[in-house]
Amino acid sequence: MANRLDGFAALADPTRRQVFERLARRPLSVGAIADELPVSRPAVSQHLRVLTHAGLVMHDRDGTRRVYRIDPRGIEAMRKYLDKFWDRALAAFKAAAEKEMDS
Amino acid sequence: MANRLDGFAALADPTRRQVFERLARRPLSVGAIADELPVSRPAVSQHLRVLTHAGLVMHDRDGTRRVYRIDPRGIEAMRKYLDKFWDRALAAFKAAAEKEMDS
DNA sequence: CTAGTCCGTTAGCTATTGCTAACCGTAAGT
DNA sequence: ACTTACGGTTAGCAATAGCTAACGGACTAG
Repeated sequence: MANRLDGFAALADPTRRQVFERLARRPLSVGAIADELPVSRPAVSQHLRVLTHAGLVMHDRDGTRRVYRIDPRGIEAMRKYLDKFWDRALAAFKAAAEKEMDS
Repeated sequence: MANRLDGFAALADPTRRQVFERLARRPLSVGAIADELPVSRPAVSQHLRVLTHAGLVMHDRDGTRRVYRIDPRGIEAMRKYLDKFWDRALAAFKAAAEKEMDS
């Protein structure tokens, strides 16, 4: 599944984020998602491919249908990435605040 | 600064992520970043514009130079977004696991 | 076996993106 | 005032992304 940071690119597109948020509520098939959004079924399929590649989504087979649901692993990878900089950012912010005191 | 979810688009580009990670280590000027990366100064400037628009980066003026540093607010917005789905994803995962027991 | 569903894949177009090159504005040093 | 250094802005180009339309494959029902 390539790089785990592909999640940012995956969630960058608004339509793809809509797909992701729909799946967060409940597992859905491709056609069901396409019905709720103003995009065609092939478009949804392609978005799901990107989300899957980023580790944000999984699917189970139900006959000829594919029921997609969220994969927690992708979210965790992105959370860890942001958390890594979260501490640094706060520390730097604190340092900048102290530097501001030298007036 | 438009939508706070622009952070995902901002961190989607690998080069822009490099800029962001450089700034996470220490505040830097535009030229300093361009020296460390295989891109020109205007390119860095444009990336910084996007990062600023996403609320991920700030800058202070030092004469004609601009010293950029990380803005924690943008990171926090993205963290909150992911956390919102993190709980749902785990709950769904747990439900799927229980459903798996019916065999 | 045939028809109907559901989904993935490809081809092709349009819009967007990231880049460099060239130019302009601004602040500090002499 | 002149020069130098540092950045932002614009124009233009090549690459990429997202979309629809058309086709093909796989499973189910009758």
